Amino acid sequence: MKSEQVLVKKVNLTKKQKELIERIGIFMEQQGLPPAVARICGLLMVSDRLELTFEEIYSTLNISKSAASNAINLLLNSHKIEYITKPGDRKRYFKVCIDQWEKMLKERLQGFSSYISLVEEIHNQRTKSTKTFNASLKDAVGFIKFMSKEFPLLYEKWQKSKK
Amino acid sequence: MKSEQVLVKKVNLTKKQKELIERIGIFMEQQGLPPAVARICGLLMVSDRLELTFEEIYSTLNISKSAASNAINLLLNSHKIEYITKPGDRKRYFKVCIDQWEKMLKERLQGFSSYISLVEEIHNQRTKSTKTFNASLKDAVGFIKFMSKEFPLLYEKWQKSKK
DNA sequence: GTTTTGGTTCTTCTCTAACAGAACTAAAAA
DNA sequence: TTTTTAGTTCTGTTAGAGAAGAACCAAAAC
Repeated sequence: MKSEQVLVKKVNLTKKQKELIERIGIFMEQQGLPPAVARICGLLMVSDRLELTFEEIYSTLNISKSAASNAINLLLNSHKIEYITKPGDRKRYFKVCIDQWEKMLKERLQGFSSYISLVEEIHNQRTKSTKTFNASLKDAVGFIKFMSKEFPLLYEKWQKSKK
Repeated sequence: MKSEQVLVKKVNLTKKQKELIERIGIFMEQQGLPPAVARICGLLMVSDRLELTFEEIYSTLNISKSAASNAINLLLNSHKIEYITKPGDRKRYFKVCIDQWEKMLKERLQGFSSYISLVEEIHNQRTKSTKTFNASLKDAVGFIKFMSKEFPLLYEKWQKSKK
């Protein structure tokens, strides 16, 4: 009476790694990503092997295939992960895009300038009688404009400082 | 047969103002605030009078008293709005904190540096064998550190440029 | 052809954020 | 004292996000 052998290819993780995955997960959830998505990113960031298969991902994280599939596609679409293939192997090997963090950071800085037109419009539409308030709004616009002009320069400066 | 007179003190708003409130609302929702909260902020930003009462707020926006109450308290706690009172008047007059936008923007820039310790920890915990990836992580840490050093300087620079 | 693999898609379920409405309250007005 | 005002708190309700599980599918292996 052989018991059914269910072999799941989980990735071996230390306690520390598991803990770190959770912390990355929480962090990324705060950036607006769903839990499963966040933890997949975490796993791909901390695991010793950088390229993991679909099965390794969902079985290691104990999430369903469907959850994994949707999450992975979301991450692929937003270019946070990518995959490679190997000759004579049907599987895809998923890994985080190497510049993911840098991209996230840059995005965050730029998303910033989306404020401009809105605040500007509020300023233009306002009654002229609220001088102080309007001045403060105008100031905000100035600040954003200043920043979005300086960021690229700062980025360049950093690039140079690396060399 | 007099019909019950329900007088609601709505704030008069132009079509343009209403439209702008919605746009501000959507924008702030994307920053993670609930719809009602976002639209209250919007209203207080665009209305000709900067200081509105509780009743004016909930009746103008067609939201319930409870929704308004909770939203207003949330905004008060996060110092996005404040209120003034007038002698011989029990009402509170709510208004956006004049530096709200600047604060939001600064917060956003700073929230940024919370990345450091996490990415650093990921880097430290990683196996040493994945050289390229680890180098890229280290690079990210460098970028964040660089940025959080430069921001205050940039802010100062802006302050000066205003004078 | 049949089976297995590597996923995808569909349906269902659950949980909670967000709000409404009504009951409540404390202070002020009458 | 009673009533009104300016909110607050409590109790549902509802819609949607997120995930599970099963059915499904296409390509490859057998």
